[in-house]
Amino acid sequence: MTTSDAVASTAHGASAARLRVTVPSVADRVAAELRLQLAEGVLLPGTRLTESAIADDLGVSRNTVREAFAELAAERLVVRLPNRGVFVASLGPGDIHDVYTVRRFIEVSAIRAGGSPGRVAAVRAAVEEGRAAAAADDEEALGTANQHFHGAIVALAESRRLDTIMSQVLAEMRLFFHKATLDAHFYRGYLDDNEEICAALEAGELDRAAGLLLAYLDRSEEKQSAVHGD
Amino acid sequence: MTTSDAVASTAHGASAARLRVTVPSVADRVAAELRLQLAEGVLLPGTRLTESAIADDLGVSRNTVREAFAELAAERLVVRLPNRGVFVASLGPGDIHDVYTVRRFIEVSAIRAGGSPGRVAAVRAAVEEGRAAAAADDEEALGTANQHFHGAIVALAESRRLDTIMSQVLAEMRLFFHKATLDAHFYRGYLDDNEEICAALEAGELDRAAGLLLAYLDRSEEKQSAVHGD
DNA sequence: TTTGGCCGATTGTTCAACAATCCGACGATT
DNA sequence: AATCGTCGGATTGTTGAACAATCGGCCAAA
Repeated sequence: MTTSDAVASTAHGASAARLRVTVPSVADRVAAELRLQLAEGVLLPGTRLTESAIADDLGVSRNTVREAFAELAAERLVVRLPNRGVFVASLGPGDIHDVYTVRRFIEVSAIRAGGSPGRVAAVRAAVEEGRAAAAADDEEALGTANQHFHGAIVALAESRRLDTIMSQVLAEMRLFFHKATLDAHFYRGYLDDNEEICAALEAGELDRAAGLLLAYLDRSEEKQSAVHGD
Repeated sequence: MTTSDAVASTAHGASAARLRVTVPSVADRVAAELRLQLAEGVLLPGTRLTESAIADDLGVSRNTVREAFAELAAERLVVRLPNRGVFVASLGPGDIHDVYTVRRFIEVSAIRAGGSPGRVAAVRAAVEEGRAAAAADDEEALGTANQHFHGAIVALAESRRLDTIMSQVLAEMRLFFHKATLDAHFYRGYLDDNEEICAALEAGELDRAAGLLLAYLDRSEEKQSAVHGD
């Protein structure tokens, strides 16, 4: 048995189950539900999550909620204060910089290494997805398209572990992006950046693509730091 | 509250508690115990971990063991097969390559960015630690010194998240390193590599240091792949 | 050899209970 | 008025027991 065989059974293993069909456990579904509410901004940073309340709400046992909390805590989406409860994680200025550091390391390395034509095409697809969302004036879709874009860049590396790391980082960012996206057209400015980066990638100008991406990330971090008082 | 405040309360948050003093929960201690046995090779890959057995062994409740399992599963040290049990993770050839991909991305980026004199000194310290272990003919200490070396390289980036990612990757590697280290003097060959890399780092020849590190990782991966039937 | 069904064992989940801990309020003291 | 104990309610941490669901293996039948 290798972990490759088993990933199908875990909740956040991105790839679909190949052979074995497994129904996600109740705890996994609770975690998924909370993850969703976290991403959608229903639960804002700092909010306290009471075990019994959630257990009642979702009609499950307190112990099951507890297991779900363990999952979310491992993903840093939630923070456990012993004997005090779990809270929706809130990122301070240091955390913002830290998240961007991780992104710089992983995304830039990934794009510099290039990738198979299929993976490059996925990046292009994400760019077009963003265009379509912009044309439809769908701010929400624009945001997810942007995340798809950066996810596709990491996917160039074809590494399951890097993919999950990236998706966790993006999940963390969704936590505090809500404040930034209050002013509409937030992602608009990034559309052209993505296009240019993608074009360089397709042209095989990997160093240039990496440079553009790095500049993009630096700018993005600056903007985020500005929005969140630092 | 920021996550920086709260990390003190989690078990695998590396940095020590700064303000609040917290006693690790029972589940955390169980997880720590299992982590230890995993690292020491007491529990070998593929081994099945029965909930009730461990609960009895450690004198805790089954539910508590379950929570500990959730922690370890999040770290990929253990794999959950629904309705079948949890097993010590075993890495297949694909996983080995994947782990090294992560290391190449993170370690090489970290060393290329350099670091503060203090952090560089820590790298040097790890090299000396390895020397001392070699002089004492302590193979075990040599292994941990090597891990300290690579941990110190990542620490150059001063990123809490990268540090935990790296420590998790190293924990994963310990899982299957046991087979490789059966032939003694396994780490010996790496001593000079580490010295050379460290020297280049200290001299500010970051590109050269990065190149050396990359070559080292490629060689190491090849060796590991050879040992584990690929 | 393959199919089918039964059985024991283990997991998934719930429930109820209790100790430990924390938070806030209420008073008492200075 | 401000500080300091103390008390009480609420929530978490942990346990133990229970039960259904599922799995693996065994054995019999075709």
